[in-house]
Amino acid sequence: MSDHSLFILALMAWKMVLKPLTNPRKEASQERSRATVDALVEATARILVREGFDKASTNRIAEVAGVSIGSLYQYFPSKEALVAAVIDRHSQDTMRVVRRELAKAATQPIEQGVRTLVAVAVKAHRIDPKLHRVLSEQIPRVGRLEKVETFSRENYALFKAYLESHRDEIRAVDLGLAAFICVTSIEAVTHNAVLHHKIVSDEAMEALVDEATRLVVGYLTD
Amino acid sequence: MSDHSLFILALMAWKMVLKPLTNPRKEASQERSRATVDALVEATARILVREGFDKASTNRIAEVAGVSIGSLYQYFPSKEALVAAVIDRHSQDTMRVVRRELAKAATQPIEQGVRTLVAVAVKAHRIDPKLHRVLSEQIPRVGRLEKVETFSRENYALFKAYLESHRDEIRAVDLGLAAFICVTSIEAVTHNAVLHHKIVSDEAMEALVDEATRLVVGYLTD
Amino acid sequence: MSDHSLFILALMAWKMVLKPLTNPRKEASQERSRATVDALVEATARILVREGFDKASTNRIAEVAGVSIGSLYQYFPSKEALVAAVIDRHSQDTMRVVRRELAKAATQPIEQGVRTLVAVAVKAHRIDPKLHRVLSEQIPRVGRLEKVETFSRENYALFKAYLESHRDEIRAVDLGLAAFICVTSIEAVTHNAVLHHKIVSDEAMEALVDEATRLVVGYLTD
Amino acid sequence: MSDHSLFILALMAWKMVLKPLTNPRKEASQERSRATVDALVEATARILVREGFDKASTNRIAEVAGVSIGSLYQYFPSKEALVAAVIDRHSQDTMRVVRRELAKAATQPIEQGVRTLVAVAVKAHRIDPKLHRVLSEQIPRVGRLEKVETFSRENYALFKAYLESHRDEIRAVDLGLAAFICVTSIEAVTHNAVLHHKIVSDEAMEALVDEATRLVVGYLTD
DNA sequence: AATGAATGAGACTTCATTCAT
DNA sequence: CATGAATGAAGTCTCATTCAT
Repeated sequence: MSDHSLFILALMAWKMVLKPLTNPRKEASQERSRATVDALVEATARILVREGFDKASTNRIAEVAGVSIGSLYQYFPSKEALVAAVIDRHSQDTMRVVRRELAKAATQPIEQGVRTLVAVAVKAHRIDPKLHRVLSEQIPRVGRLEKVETFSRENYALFKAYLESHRDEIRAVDLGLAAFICVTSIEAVTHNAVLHHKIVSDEAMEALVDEATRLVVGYLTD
Repeated sequence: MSDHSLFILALMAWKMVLKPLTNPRKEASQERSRATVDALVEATARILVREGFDKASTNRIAEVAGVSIGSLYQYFPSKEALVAAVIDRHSQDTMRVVRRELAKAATQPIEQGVRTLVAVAVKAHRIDPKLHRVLSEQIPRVGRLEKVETFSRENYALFKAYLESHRDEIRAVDLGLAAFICVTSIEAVTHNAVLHHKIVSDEAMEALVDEATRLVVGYLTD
Repeated sequence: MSDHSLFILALMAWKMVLKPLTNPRKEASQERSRATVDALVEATARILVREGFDKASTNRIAEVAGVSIGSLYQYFPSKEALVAAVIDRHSQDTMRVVRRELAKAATQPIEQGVRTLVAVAVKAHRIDPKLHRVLSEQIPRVGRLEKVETFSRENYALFKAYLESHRDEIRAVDLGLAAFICVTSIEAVTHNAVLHHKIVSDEAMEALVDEATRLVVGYLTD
Repeated sequence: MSDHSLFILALMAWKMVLKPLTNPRKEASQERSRATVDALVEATARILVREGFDKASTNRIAEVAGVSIGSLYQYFPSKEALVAAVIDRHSQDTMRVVRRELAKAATQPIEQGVRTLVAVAVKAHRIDPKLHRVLSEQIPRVGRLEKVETFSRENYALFKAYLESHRDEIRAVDLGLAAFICVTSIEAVTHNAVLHHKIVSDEAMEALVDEATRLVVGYLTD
């Protein structure tokens, strides 16, 4: 799946099972530690967004976080682990939004349900578009692609489950293949619309949601 | 538009107006230098595919090309220029295939025409999938995004032109928006199918083409 | 003005406002870093004197300083910044000598005053003649010429001020022009005598001071 | 003596006895060769003046000269040799002017003679001030300092000879020391005036010549 | 725990010079 | 003789990471 179907459309929370090497070193039990960790992750995200990946050196991150480089390595064993933490945090944020909105789709009929899914996809991409973009561009570099693939495989599964429970409303089709087609299309359309075409006006967005919904519903129902 | 609608669906040749910084330094006039340049571009592509962007240092490239580092800089002013050359070469290869196949779509009815377009998109992605993937992942870092955006804007325009000349066959719809939806979907589906899901079997591919065609045709014709 | 009227005859302290590019990167707060900075500047000076400007590569400087190349760049953003630091240090040393000796000239009559000035010029050139020579030869390359010009303009001004307060002792003459003639001559004579002709014996030096004084006094008083 | 008493005040032509390594490789017997050599020397001088020493790479010189790098090395064994050739050419040019004007000084009385010498010094510095400046700044780098020292030692000797033949007009003084004082002063004053203070107006220059003459004559005659 | 000085592998790049054609 | 492709030592500088205090 593509680098940008990240974090999208998930119906359930999931816990990233981080690799040891990218695992925060300590649970940040104490208040102070917690603040330090937050500052570091926040600094990383800010630099990523404002100055780009290449400027995000560990020394610069520590500086922006107002923390010594030594402390940075106290909490994160590598630069990768920091970026991973940013990815995780962004995922959490996305999840929070997605979870809140998506439960209802399950009970909606196809037309309504797909519209809800598309709308959530748009909303998810709008949480922090710049960060989302940087992350989606840099993830291959940070070597967390497997995670993301696992994640999006889940997306397909979830969408497929949705289709299964609405099978009577749709035409005969291989549900796995259909899920792939639909998820990929929704993801790509919303991703491009939000991140590259910078559609901001609400009418434009509504039109887009309309069209994307039509695309998917038309495909599923013939 | 997305990093992977690269190189796709273009009907016309276009001349890349390279930025000075990524412009080859001199034309390789003699045969020997031509061979050197080729070896460098080839080595860059190989390393990109086999070892990844971060391993593609100029020293390594020169080494793999069997050329001195000095020669590398005789022809390419920077590492980015080399990657740009690889992109260009890959584009040329893609173009050659696309151009050869695409003229016929223009005269075909919607159903046939869209199928042709989808099939070409698949074919284009299959030229050198690994390279295509690396390039699409790394292009933001090589600073050639504008080029690619220009290019894909052309894609939309071309598809829109196709729709215009077949307007009587499709439902009433904003053709610009429709082109965006269709091109994005076709691109994403073929890109993901070829590059991430590694669908190789011909039947699977045919099924995919069927479905993608249905997705787009259903959308356009209601 | 010439490359060798450096550091001479100044009566006031001045604060070098360094260009960013030649500005030390951070203040060495801890004792250890202070030692590192000192070692680097000292190593630069030694190499400049013993091996010449072209041998003063950053790697060599770090090696001689017994410090890693990384530490060098922690404190100095470029090779030029190092040379600039050497210039500054040499300036400080010179200033310390000059200031200590020069106040008295102000109250002395022309004959005495000029002799004092000449003697100080000689003394200043003798602090570290080899280093002075290398620096005066290499300054155009370090891009600090403007500084030096500003500095020597001050020299002229100071000498001119001296002349003004002794105007009754000298003949009618454009004081600006006279200052230029005198300062340039004193500087050149002492510079050449010390740096190129290697006059070491005290008698020879005394004779030189006598003659230089005679040259200037004769010129000023007719 | 200083780096800027170059080429000045010489009363006789002298032939630079070049070191083998900086000796033109062939006598350029043929017309074509002669043109090539000239083009190379001219290109070197132009780049030195217009772009600075650091831009004067052999490849760039060859390019500007419209000659292949191979041909450059056919005629000049090293970059040094090229710069040396520029120095020589500039010396020749200077000599031509100096010789033409200086014979008459020999027969003139002190006052007149010194004025002539000063005027010639000015004239010599004005032949190609920018080139003169670059050369005087870069000579330490090219390692031809010995030549220049030899040369200026000759200057002192010549001036001393002049003083000897006019001993009855001047006060009792060590002629060697006096020559040093006078030559150094004249050289420095004219060098600085022309190269750094950019005195261009003829009146200003005349005033300067007046003052320099007064400086030297006053010193010699008491 | 925190600090920040120190490290050094390794990246990019230039340029004087050689040599096959 | 001329050409210009090729060479590679050497230089500048960055940045993830370690470790003594």
